[in-house]
Formats: sequence, C-alpha cells, structure tokens
Amino acid sequence: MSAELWLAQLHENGYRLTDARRAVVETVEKSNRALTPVEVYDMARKKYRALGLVTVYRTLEKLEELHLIQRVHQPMGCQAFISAGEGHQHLLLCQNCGQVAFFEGDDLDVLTKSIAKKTGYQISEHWLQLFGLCAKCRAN
Amino acid sequence: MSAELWLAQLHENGYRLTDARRAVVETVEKSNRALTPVEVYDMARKKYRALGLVTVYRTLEKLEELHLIQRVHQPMGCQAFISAGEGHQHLLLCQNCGQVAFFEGDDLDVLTKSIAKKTGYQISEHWLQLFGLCAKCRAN
DNA sequence: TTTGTTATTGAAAACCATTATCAATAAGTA
DNA sequence: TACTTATTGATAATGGTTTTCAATAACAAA
Repeated sequence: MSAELWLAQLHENGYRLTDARRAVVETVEKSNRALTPVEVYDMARKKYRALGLVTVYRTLEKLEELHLIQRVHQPMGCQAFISAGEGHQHLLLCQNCGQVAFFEGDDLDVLTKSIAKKTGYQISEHWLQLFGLCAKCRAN
Repeated sequence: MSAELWLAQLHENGYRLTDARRAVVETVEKSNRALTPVEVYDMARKKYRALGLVTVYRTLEKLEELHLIQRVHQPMGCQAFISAGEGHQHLLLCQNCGQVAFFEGDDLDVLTKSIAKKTGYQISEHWLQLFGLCAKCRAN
C-alpha cells in the first residue's frame, strides 16, 4: 500500500484531497513504528508547515475509519497509530526501537475453542500482541 | 484473594491503612468487571463518603505497583482496572456486561517460536485477550 | 496511653490531550 | 470560471489525570 492508494481511498469515500491530508498520509504510511498524533504533527509539518494539530486528529480519525491505520496498545500508552496490516494480522513490537512487524497466525482456534468450552463464553474476537527485540536491536 | 489480604500487602510494603484505601480496595477487589477511576470513586463513596477522586487515582497506582490489579485494554478505552489474576493469565471479556474471566493457556510457545524464527525477533512477552459473550449474556 | 513524626488526605489549581466552535479558505464539480 | 460546501487552522472548551498544599490521622516509640 502506498500513500497514493490511501489518498485514492479517501477520495473514493467522498473526502477531498488536501495538502494537509497528503502530509499526514505520507508520514503515517511511511512509518514502520506507531506514531502519536503529536509525533505525526511534528513530522508532517516538515512537509507542510501550515498543518494544524487538529487536522492531524481529524485525518487519523478518517484513516482509522477506513481501516488504513490501527491503534496500537502498549504498556506506556494507547494513543499511537500504525498502518494497518491487510486482513487479520497480529502485531509484534520491538521494545527498544518501536518497530512494528505483522504476522498472521490463527493457530488460536484450538485454544479459543478450549477456552470457550471451559468458560461457557462464546468467543468472537481476539487480540494477540507480541513484544520483544527486533533483529537489528538484538544485534546491538 | 480477599480485600484483607490486599490491605495486608499494602501494609507490608510500608503503606498506611486508611478508610479511603479500605473503601477503594473493597470496591475493586470485589468487582468482576474492570472499573475506571470514576466508577471506583462513585462506588467506593458509598462506603466512605469523604473519599476524594484523587485518592482513588493514588490508591489504584499503588495497587498496580503491587500487581494486585491490572489495566484492561479495550477498543473503547484503556483506563479501567481489574484485580489481577495469579501468575500468568489472560483475559476474556464479555462485550455485553463487561464481566472478566481469566484463563491460563500457554500453548502459545509453538506459535511464538515460529514467529521468532520467521521475523528474527527475540520474543519476551505476549498479550492475549479474548472477547465474546459470557454464558449469562448469551442466554438472553 | 500519649506523643511525635510523617504519610495521607481532599480541595483547588494546574496540566495535557482531545474535541467543539467558527469564520476563512480552497477542493471539486458544473 | 463560478459556486457549493468540505476542510482548514486558531481559539476556546472539555474532561481526565496530576500537582500543590495545608490539615489530618496512622502508627511507632516512649
């Protein structure tokens, strides 16, 4: 997925293409780690100085609505966003540099069914997130 | 774990036992769903009217520090706390009534190792959370 | 028990992230 | 090119959380 495709998606859904949105989209789409609204603001302003923080919030809101980005939950906070993986994916976070990797892995069905049986719950969703060190950080 | 044990833990760690803390501890320890600071405040004030919201925040902070409670992450927010399970446990949340159930299940080792191999990450932690309907809510 | 030290308290103020308001602007269409 | 209206950034408002501070009360020691 490139920034152009994200912009096309926005346009297809009736949103206008503006310099502010272009700057935000290019920033978030390119990042391999989760960014907070303020981080996006700081970075995107290098592309478009007049950008306002409020517009960052509004644009992130729309990108999340279109499932182009997703919120990342971490012990230190849950305000950061990363470009969303395609289909059902889980996250793997580097605790040192913050880099995010995606992985598929629905070997959870067995576990899920066993838990459903034990607890009487009807399970419809799951969140799985792994934490560790990426190859680069592990080397240092 | 009873409220008395939580209070004992606080005392052992050099914290004083006060009516405010007793009210907060009894409220949180008894709940089978995650509570936000304001919810704790409202509920605990029925036991101790003079309680201040600030004290709720401070007490929750200490309980978390002692691993007696843990933060619960949900799509709608991540400010709520529930009494922590013993040892390594995962959460199962009812999307209707909010009831929380714990389960163990470290069948994740196989998955974790496979992901580590594929991605080059060294994995040290994982978060797993299931969502669904509890038996009672499923019946209605 | 009484006393003294000091952690704890609640109220108020400060803080910070997020959201709402609003007039000016500019995107997209006819 | 002109027109409609979504979008913008600045400002203000909001709401949750944290800090400040003087008064209080827990609890250890006498």
